[in-house]
Amino acid sequence: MPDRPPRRSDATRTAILAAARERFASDGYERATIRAIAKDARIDPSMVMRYYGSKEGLFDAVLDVDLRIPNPRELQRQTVGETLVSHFLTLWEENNDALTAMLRVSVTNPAGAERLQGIFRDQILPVARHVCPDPEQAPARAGLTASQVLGMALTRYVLKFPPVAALAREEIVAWLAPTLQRYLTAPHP
Amino acid sequence: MPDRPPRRSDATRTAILAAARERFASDGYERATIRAIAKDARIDPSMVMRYYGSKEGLFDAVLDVDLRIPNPRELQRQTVGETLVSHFLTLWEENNDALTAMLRVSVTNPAGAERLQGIFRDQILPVARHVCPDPEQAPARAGLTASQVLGMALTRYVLKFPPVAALAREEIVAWLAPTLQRYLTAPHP
DNA sequence: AATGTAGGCCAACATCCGTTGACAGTCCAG
DNA sequence: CTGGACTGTCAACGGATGTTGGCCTACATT
Repeated sequence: MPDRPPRRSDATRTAILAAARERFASDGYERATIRAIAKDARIDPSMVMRYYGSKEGLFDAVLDVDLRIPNPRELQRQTVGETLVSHFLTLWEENNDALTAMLRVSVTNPAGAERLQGIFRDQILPVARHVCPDPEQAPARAGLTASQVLGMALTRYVLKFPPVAALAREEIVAWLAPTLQRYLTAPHP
Repeated sequence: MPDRPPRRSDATRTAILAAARERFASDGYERATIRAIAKDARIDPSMVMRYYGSKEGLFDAVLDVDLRIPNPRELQRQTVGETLVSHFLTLWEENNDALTAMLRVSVTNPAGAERLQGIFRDQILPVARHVCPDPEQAPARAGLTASQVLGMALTRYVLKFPPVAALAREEIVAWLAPTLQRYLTAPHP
């Protein structure tokens, strides 16, 4: 896309987006009202409509994060588990609000669910195809991997179970890496 | 509680409850409107209020499921992983709508999240305390276990990722049992 | 048969939501 | 200096939602 000239309203745009990220992340799609977001951003609700078209357009803008999918070719088959856990933890810490919002909304909104499914189809499935023994098992193995990764995200960042939220990053890597390694590369039990 | 005499309205009550379970499970708390639930049950919205007091009261009634927590004393330390996976799969299959509703709502509604947290505190934590090597590590180990169990429930029953939803029950047990076994009993990595 | 009570429906209320359009100030190009 | 585009506010609309109270009917008890 072409570089757009800087506009006088850019500050307002980003203020809206920041407020929307927080509201969607903490309240979910339905409870995050445009009026509340506008109040947080200290502007009128109608501005949200002008700049993002609709509530759904605003939500789309919130979800527009760069996932920096790791290139499967660069993965070592021996360390794929650790690499994946580490990648996703970093990703989540850097885009906490946006990803929490996506997970929170996906659980209620079918469109969000499809989006999340697309992400994992594009992220984990290629990795599974590249490292797992039998290509036919790749979808199942990718699914198991997703279940553990999303389960960690759910309990740590959304539900905030105290013992899980309190875990140090290295501890999570140490515990989950062998799990993902087994799901992706161990022989079918 | 004392046995209440059967009432002429019992059929209506259960019809409302059944419709509510389905709606809450498939739409979440906000989108499951009392009007829609009443329409499914073929009665007037005001009846819901009469019998369950409010939308929240109705939701509470939906969540009132018997979890049949396994007695930690009867668990074999060697097979606790398999026992747990099997228990939760059965539980979820028998109360699919109610548990899906709880998970779906917990992600948006703080009260639901607390309820879910309470369940895992009462279900998994005692088990962890009983089987894990160092009692101090019990909360963290229980949390990791919860992350995998809830992650499976999320991807299989809520998001319905095709490869995960297609897995056979025995396959899930075979894949997850070693994971839980390690989270609960293996030495700290 | 008379009467009280519980079951059920209907219409309405108050509130909140996303969204729209008219209007006023501000900046910049000509 | 002037016109037009941009930024922002205000008030309102149409619709949906949870909830309430009044009213009619049917049953059970006396």
